[in-house]
Amino acid sequence: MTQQRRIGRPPAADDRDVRNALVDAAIELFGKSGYASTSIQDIATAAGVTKGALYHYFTSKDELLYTIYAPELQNHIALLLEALQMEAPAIDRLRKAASDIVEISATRIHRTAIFFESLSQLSEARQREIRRERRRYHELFASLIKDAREDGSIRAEPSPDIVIDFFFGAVHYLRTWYDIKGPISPTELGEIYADFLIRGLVDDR
Amino acid sequence: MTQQRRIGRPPAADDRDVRNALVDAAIELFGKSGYASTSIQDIATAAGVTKGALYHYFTSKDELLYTIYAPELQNHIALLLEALQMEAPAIDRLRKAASDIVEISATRIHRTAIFFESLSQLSEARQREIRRERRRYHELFASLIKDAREDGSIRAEPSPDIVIDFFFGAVHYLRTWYDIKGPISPTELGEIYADFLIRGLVDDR
Amino acid sequence: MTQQRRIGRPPAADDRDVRNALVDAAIELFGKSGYASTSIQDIATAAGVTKGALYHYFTSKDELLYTIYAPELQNHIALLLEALQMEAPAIDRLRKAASDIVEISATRIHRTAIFFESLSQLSEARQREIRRERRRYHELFASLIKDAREDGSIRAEPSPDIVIDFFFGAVHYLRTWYDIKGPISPTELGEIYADFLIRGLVDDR
Amino acid sequence: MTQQRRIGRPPAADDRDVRNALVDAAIELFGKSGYASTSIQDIATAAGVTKGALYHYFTSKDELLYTIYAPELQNHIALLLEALQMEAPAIDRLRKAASDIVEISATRIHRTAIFFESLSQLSEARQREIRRERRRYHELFASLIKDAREDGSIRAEPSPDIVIDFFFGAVHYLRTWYDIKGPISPTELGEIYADFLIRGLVDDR
DNA sequence: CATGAATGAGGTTTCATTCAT
DNA sequence: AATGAATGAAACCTCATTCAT
Repeated sequence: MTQQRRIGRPPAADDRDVRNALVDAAIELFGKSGYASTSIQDIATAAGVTKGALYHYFTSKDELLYTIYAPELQNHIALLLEALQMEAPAIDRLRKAASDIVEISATRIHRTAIFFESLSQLSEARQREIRRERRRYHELFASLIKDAREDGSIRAEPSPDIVIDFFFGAVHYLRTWYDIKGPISPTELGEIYADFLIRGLVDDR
Repeated sequence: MTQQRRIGRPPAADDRDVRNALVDAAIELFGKSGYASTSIQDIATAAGVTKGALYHYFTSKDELLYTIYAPELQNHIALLLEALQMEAPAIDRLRKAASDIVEISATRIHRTAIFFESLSQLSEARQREIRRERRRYHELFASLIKDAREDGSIRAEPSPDIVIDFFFGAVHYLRTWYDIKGPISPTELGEIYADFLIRGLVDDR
Repeated sequence: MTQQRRIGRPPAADDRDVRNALVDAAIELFGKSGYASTSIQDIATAAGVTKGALYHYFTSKDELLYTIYAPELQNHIALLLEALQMEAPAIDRLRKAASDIVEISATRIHRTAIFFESLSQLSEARQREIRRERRRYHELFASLIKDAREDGSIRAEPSPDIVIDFFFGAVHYLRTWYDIKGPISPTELGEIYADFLIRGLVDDR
Repeated sequence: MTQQRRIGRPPAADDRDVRNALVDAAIELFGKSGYASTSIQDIATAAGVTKGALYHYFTSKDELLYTIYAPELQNHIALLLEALQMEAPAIDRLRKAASDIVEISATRIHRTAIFFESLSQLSEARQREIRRERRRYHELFASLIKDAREDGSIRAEPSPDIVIDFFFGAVHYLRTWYDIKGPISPTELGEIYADFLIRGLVDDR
């Protein structure tokens, strides 16, 4: 009943930052296989520690996801605000915002996958919080489109919502095919995608 | 009031359509929650039968997924072949192919979600088979783009692969926002998206 | 990823009622070691099945506890109501109620232990329900004491609440020492305890 | 504003009383929630230190329990010996012993809970030791009853063992309802309980 | 003296699957 | 054709304990 246990912290182990190793492993695995299909054990193993160590740093699988998720959204918002505040014609600001989000999404491909796929896995409370921020992002982006529309540089159709859903679908999809080691750099891809977006929006003749 | 007793096979009701009920339930649940997050029990309950019944019709969860998955891909290919064989300028065939895939994806939104998300859940053998077919679809679509390019109706850049990945990202993403009961019909959406694609491809000036 | 499993229901097994076996095992183990110290595995093993079987019958450990707990309280209340409705002087009804609860508690010693010890382990909702019923029991018992007091057969002190807590402490404690195979039968013990109670209550001289 | 840096030992504050803080926290938590349901982490947190600190003072959870448990039993025995050695009629010594144990149990309610509930959680060796001491307590108490019986001041039935189990059940149960901030002081309660005991024992006529 | 990292065992629960009926 | 019982693996998580610092 009161049995002696001879376990505990092992004599040493290498020093590297275990927390970071866990986050990195989680990003890769959640990104590649999805949240639901990745087990805590998978992550711990990939990070070279035991499950117990993971729970030393994160109180739940959900919290680990949130730790990855939340700053990503903040990055996107910060990047968008930068573009918004540029001194340039509306259409150029829009182009910048579009190429930036593609560039960062291609660069951080696993995080991008997690970002688009795993929202529903968060706790209700955290989902609400994230949705609020996502809506804010969406509205900021929509305002860019409206600005460009008002100065006549792009056409009036379709609605900003559809444009955004169209474009962000393409961004989201990067995770399925884009390879950073391939011939196209994230920056180039950003330009190609932004170009595609703008061409789709400008009035022909 | 002598009550009829029915032993053995339960009351009947829908009778033979248990299989269909199971497939419908699976489509909805896989589509909404994802394959990994949907349990066999969820599906059986939604279809109003027991797990045992499900295993009477399908040998595994994987097979149920495949049953949903495979014909969808065949539909897509058939639709694409139709567009390819149209008697019309390349650019019109391309436009048709694009609007068709959007229309069908918006109409069958849960299947679309499954189609894009659940490939990796199939058995290795089935994945290989599906990937082969998907590649075929991709190449057929690419050939449409090349045709339009050759007759000079669209510009030479970017590569067909990128165009396809861009566009199909947008299609895939429909599952996250499109509501068939909303103001835009699948057909209208098909036109909007196809228009966007073509505008992105035609040479400016 | 989609790995074949070769497990499931075993070829036969003996027919006896597994659900009852599980409940019996749980009663014994919860009663002897307490709810917190008894694992689901312990119960399943004692019942000769696997954990999975247990979860086929009960959705949680909490529900298993409740399944044991709730009817016990109902038994106690029914027994008490019987005594209350007897045609006899108040003091005799009180004596009967007291000896009955001792008798049943001694007979069902593990359930008694669970009854007194495990309330706090139930879910909040179930605790509220049980507490309401327990309070009802307490008040019915108190009314017996008041009746006897009003006809002058017992003294006015101490308050019924204290008397009840005093006496039920003794009942509760049976689980720590009473052995049904020992020299004292539950019925005899009921008489001894009831006698003790009544003597403590009657006016001296 | 050169800020003092304190490396190593934290700021001090209570300083040496960490051990006491741990014991106090453990008493409260074991008493309220039970040994099995209280974690080492709970105790450390309640005491405002880390688990490591706890293990600095106690080699195991079991030892912490024993540290609380053992002196309590010694207190009880000491108190009982005092009553035994009083110069007074046997029945008065019995009454004193009874009211004393009630008073101390009501005063130290969490310890009382631990005392009666957690014996089985100790290691085998310690259980043996405690059981020996408990038996000694029991026999001393029984001798008091026998003394009173021999001088004819109480009746011959029931056996001292049953009387003790009856009475100590009531004492044990205090933990479930007694509130030291309520209207009854421990001393008053001691008198009420002792009175109840003696009344139950004296010969009627 | 005390912390914080880490462990391995074991806890509750879920789940795809099997099979007698 | 369909049920319901049962399985074993694996999921998430808790926890007492150890040890370098």
